[in-house]
Amino acid sequence: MELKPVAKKFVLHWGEMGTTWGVNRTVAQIHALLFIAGRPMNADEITETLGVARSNVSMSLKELSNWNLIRSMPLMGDRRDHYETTTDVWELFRTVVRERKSREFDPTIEVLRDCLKSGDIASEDKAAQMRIKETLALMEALSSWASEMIRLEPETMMKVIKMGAKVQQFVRSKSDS
Amino acid sequence: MELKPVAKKFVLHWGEMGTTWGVNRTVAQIHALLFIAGRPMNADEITETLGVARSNVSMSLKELSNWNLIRSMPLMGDRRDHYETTTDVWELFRTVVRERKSREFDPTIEVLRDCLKSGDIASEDKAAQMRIKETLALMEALSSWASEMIRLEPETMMKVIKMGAKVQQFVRSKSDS
DNA sequence: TTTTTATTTCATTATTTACTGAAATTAAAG
DNA sequence: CTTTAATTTCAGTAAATAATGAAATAAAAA
Repeated sequence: MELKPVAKKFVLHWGEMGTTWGVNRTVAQIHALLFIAGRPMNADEITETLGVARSNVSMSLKELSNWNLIRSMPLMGDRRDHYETTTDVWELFRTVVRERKSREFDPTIEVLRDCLKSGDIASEDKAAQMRIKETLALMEALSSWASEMIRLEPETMMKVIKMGAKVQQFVRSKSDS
Repeated sequence: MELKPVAKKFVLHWGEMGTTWGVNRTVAQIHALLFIAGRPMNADEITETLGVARSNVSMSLKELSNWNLIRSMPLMGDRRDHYETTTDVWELFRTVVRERKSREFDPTIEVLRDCLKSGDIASEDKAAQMRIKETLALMEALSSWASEMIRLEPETMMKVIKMGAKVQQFVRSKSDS
């Protein structure tokens, strides 16, 4: 499939950003392609469109599965695997938050808990102990908060986001009562 | 400086996580070291403690400056540069959010705006155009929201986070009125 | 100023990560 | 079963990134 100019720009940019988002270029490009195409595509079609090796596509599709960003779709009269990603940006957002939380937060939360449980913690100076505790507390709070937020309906989540810092009124009214 | 067991574990772990957080091991280790030490350190001391090349420390300190994660501190009676990072996890959090937003969101927002302004956008199919619009809208919303949130006082922000999905009550009460 | 100390730069090397292509595997069709 | 198509694996290569060490620069002390 030959991409139209904007789609091409989108795919190439998504690919470049992939690196800062924690996946490699091909992985991000495939995701972008499936997202912009909005229909299931087979591996050969992806290969041809992106101009990368077939094996690279195979590995990248597996990586996208690990991220829960694609699912395989059987297509009537075609024995090849077809892959699609959600076209719902909210679902995409949720998935990315969930996955990044598990990669970027959970391992650290575990290590910090270990640190604090360890018999060696007492020999660290008080201020350092405190900082580890505070780091853990913040990460745990953010972690549960993210888990709760991604359970909200997109409609509701959008309202929360649009409201922005105005939530503080709610916070204040709650703590006053 | 010889690190105590927990501090060592903390520094090594932070270093490993650095990769998934978008900085390299040394950069993350130096940050962890300054955070756990809780006092200004000079480059030689950092070099010695971490066992890496002096030049690596120099480059990494510059990178940490680019992230606004350290500042240089003159110390009475010592002509060497001393560096410190905040020991306030909330300030750390804010900085990371601000910086990652500018690296991970802003460039994409710009490209998506370009895509939609481009004369070529009309030749894409309607559904694809829509998805680009929705992606941009979501990213813009998240971006402004993050900017607003990191302006809140730590106290307030913690309350908002602790409240979690309960904000939806506020959202509902607002849209009902 | 010259000397000493501190710091940075950058070419080189090492390490890690990404990608390719060929071979192996799996599985459907004949 | 045999053949053909689809997919995966993985050793080897390429590319990108990180780290080193020597040389250059900067800046304070003598």
